[in-house]
Amino acid sequence: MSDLDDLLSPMHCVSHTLQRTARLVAGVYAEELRTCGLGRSQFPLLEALDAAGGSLATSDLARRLDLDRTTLTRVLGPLVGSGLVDRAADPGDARVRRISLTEAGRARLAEGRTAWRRAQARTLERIGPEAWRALEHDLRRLRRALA
Amino acid sequence: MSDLDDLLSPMHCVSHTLQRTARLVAGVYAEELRTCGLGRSQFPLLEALDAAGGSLATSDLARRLDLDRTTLTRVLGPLVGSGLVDRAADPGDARVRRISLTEAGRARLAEGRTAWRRAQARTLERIGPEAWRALEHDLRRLRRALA
DNA sequence: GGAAGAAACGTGTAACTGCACATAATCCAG
DNA sequence: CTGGATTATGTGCAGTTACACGTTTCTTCC
Repeated sequence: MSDLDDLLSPMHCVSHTLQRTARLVAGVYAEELRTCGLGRSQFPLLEALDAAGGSLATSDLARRLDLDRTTLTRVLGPLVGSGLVDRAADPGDARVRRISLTEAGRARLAEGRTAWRRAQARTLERIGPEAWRALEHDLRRLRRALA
Repeated sequence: MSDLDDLLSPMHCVSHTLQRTARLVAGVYAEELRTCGLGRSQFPLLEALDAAGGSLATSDLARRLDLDRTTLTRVLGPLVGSGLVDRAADPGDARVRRISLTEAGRARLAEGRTAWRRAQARTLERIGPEAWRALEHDLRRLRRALA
């Protein structure tokens, strides 16, 4: 398998390739989101909460974002502080904190979406919608393989 | 174009998809590299310097890594401090700092490579070499489109 | 019902990342 | 050759990320 040997050369590093690509893309979204006071880690969080419908335990939310639980705690802090997110005790389990969007959070998310849409449109324009559709599918498969 | 409208739904965010995938993969490499005292941002840096052959200006190195120039400066600090990298004045242009590997740097890079190879092998085993080969190609195209 | 184990969470610490800004050196037009 | 634009670099600050560790609560098994 000289086939595999080739991929074991540092030039083909999976981690670095993904990291640098993510870095490159992130700039566009951060730029747009900054105009409505949302960090690039905050928007996906609000979006995940909205998609979940109601409330989520911290760990569940972290899992849905492929984010370390403790990282999520840090990100959550400012959002709770500014009243966009509510962190309440769970009625049935005192260990669990139930995370949910507040009204203000939903409103901010709506603002964020228009900013986000600009970034996404700019990005898709450059990379091509077809290319992205294929890539997105493959990346999802990759995540599944690692989960 | 309901085709494009679909991709303008937050579920298909290019940035978040790449970010979370990168996060997921990074853990494996960080774990292996930690055993030889290299951070996951340090290894690609040493690798890029080695690939360049001689020395590089800070900005050139940053461009090659798709890394912000000022971020590179921070990463460089500890590496210079521990003698793995040399940051020398350019003979012909007093603005430029020429970055290069030291002997110790080359040695550490060699250690790093065996650790890296374990991570890469573990990752490829999970995601499949074929899948990665295709993905890598598409990600490169994506970066070119954004450059 | 009490102890062992598991689960959920937060914090200390440290690394990675980049924008706004400032500085110094070079280059170019006049 | 001189002054303004450009280029290369570094720092202050803030946001992102996660590992190691400790605490509280729940679950399970005897």
